[in-house]
Amino acid sequence: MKKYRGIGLKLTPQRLAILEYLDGNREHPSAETIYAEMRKKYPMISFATVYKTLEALKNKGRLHELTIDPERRRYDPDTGQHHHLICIQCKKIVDIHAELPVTVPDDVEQSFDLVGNHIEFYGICQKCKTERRT
Amino acid sequence: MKKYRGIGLKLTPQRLAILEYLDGNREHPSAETIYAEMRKKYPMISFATVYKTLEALKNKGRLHELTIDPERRRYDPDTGQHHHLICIQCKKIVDIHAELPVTVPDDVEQSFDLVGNHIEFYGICQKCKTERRT
DNA sequence: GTTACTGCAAAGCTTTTGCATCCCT
DNA sequence: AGGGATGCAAAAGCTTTGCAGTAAC
Repeated sequence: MKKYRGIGLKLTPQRLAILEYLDGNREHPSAETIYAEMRKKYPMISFATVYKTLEALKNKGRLHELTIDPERRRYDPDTGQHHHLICIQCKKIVDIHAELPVTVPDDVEQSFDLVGNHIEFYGICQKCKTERRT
Repeated sequence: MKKYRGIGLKLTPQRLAILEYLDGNREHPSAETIYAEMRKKYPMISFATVYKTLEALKNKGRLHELTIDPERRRYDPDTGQHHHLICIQCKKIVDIHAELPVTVPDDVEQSFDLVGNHIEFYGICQKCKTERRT
């Protein structure tokens, strides 16, 4: 696919599959999930390839590694500034694209060169809220 | 130590050592670090005991598990609401105890029952800033 | 033709678990 | 005395790595 040229990586069928899967994906999948999805189309793809490709994409700035889930790493193809909402029950992660200004205390401002921030909201999603009642 | 009675856990020497080490600790140590520190005083303590104790303290609400570091879990004995500042170079984690109000978009407010939030600030600390120049 | 990528299997880390023994309450 | 905690070692996950063969450029 032409849209992926110029990344600075060789475009193998495996990588194209991963790139296409991630493109526009808002599910913040884990490597395991990505591997499972890839195997549907490319049963011969290996775990190592998935991990190495994710690493490569991360280094190229095409992917963000999320540290939200303590069990495993999750990946986010949306590399723009945004925040996340996590359902503490089903662990679903939802994007929040609103601009949320936060002011930092003066003493912090002076002792650190700030480069960014990330807000995690915790809550219970609609689905879990409903299921809890039953 | 009397201050630890009523936790609902048996106070063994190992646990007291861990509790005392964590008390007022602002370093967000990993299990590995805690284990290493414990071995200085109690060379016979095992890894399993450290992990099981951390798990027990977490379940009792005496400890927060941080998911900031993708490499390993870190623990925070400060269970009150606060935020964190992370040096992207040396990975040092500093507490921010200021109240930082953040407003959530309406559509989010309606679809989730919010229970809390956590802000991570990224930057470069004074020390790394200085070392970088040299 | 080079260089980078793939796939396999093995290794590396962190974290968990089973179980017999021990000791706090 | 009883039930929880300890320690050991083994196992379980997730992630990384070495290497020979292969394919993209």
